[in-house]
Amino acid sequence: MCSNTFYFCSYTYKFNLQRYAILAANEESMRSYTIKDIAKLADVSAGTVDRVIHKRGKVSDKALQKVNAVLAQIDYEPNIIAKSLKNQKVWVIAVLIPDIETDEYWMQVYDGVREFEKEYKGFGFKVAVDSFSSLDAASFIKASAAVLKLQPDALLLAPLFLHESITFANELAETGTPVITINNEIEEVHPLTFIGQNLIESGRTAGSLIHRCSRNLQDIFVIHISEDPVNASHMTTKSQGIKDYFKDKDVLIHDLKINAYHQNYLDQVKSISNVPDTTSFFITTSKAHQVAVEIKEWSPGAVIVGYDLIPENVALLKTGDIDFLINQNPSKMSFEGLMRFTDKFLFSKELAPHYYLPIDIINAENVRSYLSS
Amino acid sequence: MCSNTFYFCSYTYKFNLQRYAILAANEESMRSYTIKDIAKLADVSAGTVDRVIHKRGKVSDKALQKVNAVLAQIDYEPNIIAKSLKNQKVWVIAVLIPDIETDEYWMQVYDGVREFEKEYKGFGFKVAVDSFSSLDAASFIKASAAVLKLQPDALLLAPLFLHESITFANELAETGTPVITINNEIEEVHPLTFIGQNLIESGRTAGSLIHRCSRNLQDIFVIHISEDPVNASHMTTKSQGIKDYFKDKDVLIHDLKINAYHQNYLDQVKSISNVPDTTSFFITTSKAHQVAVEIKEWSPGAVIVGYDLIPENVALLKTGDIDFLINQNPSKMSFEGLMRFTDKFLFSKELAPHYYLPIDIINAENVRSYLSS
DNA sequence: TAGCAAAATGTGTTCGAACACATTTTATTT
DNA sequence: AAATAAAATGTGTTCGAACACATTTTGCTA
Repeated sequence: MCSNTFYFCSYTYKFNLQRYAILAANEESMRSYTIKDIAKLADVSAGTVDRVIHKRGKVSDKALQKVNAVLAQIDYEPNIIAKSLKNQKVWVIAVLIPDIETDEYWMQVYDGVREFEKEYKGFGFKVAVDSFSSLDAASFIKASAAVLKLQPDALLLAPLFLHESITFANELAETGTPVITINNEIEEVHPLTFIGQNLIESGRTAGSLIHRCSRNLQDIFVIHISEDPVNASHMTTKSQGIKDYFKDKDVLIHDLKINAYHQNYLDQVKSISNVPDTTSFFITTSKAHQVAVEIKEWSPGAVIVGYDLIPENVALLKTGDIDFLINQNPSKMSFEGLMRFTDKFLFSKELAPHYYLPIDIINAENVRSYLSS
Repeated sequence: MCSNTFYFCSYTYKFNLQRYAILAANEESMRSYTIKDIAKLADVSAGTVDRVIHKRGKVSDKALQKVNAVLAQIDYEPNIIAKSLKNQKVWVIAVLIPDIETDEYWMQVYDGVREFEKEYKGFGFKVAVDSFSSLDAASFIKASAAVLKLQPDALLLAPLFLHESITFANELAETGTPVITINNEIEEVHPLTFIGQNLIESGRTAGSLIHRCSRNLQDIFVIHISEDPVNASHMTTKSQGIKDYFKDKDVLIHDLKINAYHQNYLDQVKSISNVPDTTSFFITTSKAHQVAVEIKEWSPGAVIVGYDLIPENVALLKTGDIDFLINQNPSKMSFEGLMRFTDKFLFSKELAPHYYLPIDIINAENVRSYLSS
């Protein structure tokens, strides 16, 4: 029936006489080995095979060898479907991220959480989301206490507040709760793994875009528009990246911290309004839309690079007020973070120390291709 | 146990007294409704509920109404896990793509196929891959005959050869075999859906990069390096895209078709070697590495934009000989294509006419972030 | 109203893994 | 060799959906 010009990918299909003997009758011969198959091949009962596989003892040397001999020959992988159906184990995963109601960026992170839950609910994953204000460390402490009270099986954490996150991580370590961090890579939290961009590379990428697209580039302003400049580790790392990129080049780089919620934040921007047209701008947060139009009025030749595909930024990308946006893949960040828990709990896989996400370069021409998917 | 500061995402958790009555005893109350739950609520047997859900008739009006009343109130979604375990239906999906042994780009496509099979094997999806030479329409015809003989449940097709693909599509339509196309969007094939880049947008993106990064741009050469320029629909569409981008701008665009397997293909490139430094280059295939170094020798200020993250191109991106690559996401293309079959077969979802993939802009700084994932 | 077919409804089995529990085999002691 | 404990092995049930098959109920006719 099957033309032999076809590659059947599945590696369990290495030809094997014993397997053939058992499954030959079935033309479709698609099934994997089951515990019963192995039991028949080893001439023992399913229970014995099960005990060997799970190392639960109570097996004689003779039976152990018979089963191991079979296992060595075939490529047994337990059927996750059946496993999940039987187990009915519920893994409660807490997710702690900022401001899902007000901040568009974190809403996109939340989208990834929802997508995950929809897809993996059937496998026993329950997600409990709590949020805190990125303006207010106290709200983070309160929320983290709630997480400790919930006693989840695991936690996906956006460690925005440096010190508070480290304290929290220590408390979680005591209860043995595994943590995966997203967005901010903080070593002292010692997560199972980190999911997010390599922010040095991200800053370097911004630098390369400014470098290639600016005419007569002399100065770059790195603008940190944020609520809380104290805990802004991810902004300073981006700044480090762009400085790294330009370190052998004849360009001056200036850092400027602006509090986005001050009434007069535009005044702070205006203080640099007398800059010449040989200056470009790198805004390290998703707030580029708050200053891009003004900057382009003062220096039309400036290149402006910002972060994140939030609607306000996308609109200014299309009008040409923002030249490039770097997409941090917020929904992928949370989704992949949660996926690592399935790797751990469902497949007992080892996790890499970090999974760096792609640094997507977005301009007016390719932005649509990122919004639809 | 659960702090009410948490959002439980799952929409089946809307509070519901009847559900509560059944599941209250279970503190974890995570389970979804089962057919037995519904049977109990509607005061009928599981078999009757099953007949109502699957519209298999043999149900009295009274019972139908009782069950429907319950179904209207709760949010029943069958457990895919149990469904998959029971069904044991095997879906054989044929995959027909070019040259998986020799062409790096198509090998990456094949990676996506392998990843899919690994992940969805448990759900009954079996993948049979056949390949053809992109140089040789006859090999495509031969391979397509093999697919027809295999009689798969579905086909993932890269329709490189225009006419042959249309003929093939008609034959498949007769046997009722659903087709999803990737890479080349050919309307006449009438696939269930198409997965790949919107090539007009892709060409426009290349244009925008050249436009922003070139000094004193006057001419652009669009170079089609390929084996078979006759069936090169995807190249001409990219060319159309870049022309579209520059249509109101004062730039001349020249098309140049080169046969990559001719001994003297470099001579063809040399015929344009007297171009001034005000010229940039857009290579519409993955063969940018075959000409980039030469071009940069002749005109160091040229901007070169190519396609695909194959090792040869990546190396030249790092040396600066290629300025930008556009990543077509080959592995995602095949994976997502096959995923649409799971949507169809497992979840009976409706498919959109096309799923356009992101147009990734890659340069020397962000390329690493794409290679590791 | 008995008789009987047709319609409606309920029950039991299957898928593969996991584990409790029952049964058999082996080893040890009297 | 019989008694008994201990170890080894096998069997049966569960998870939820699906469907074959068994059983019950209904409607109709003689």
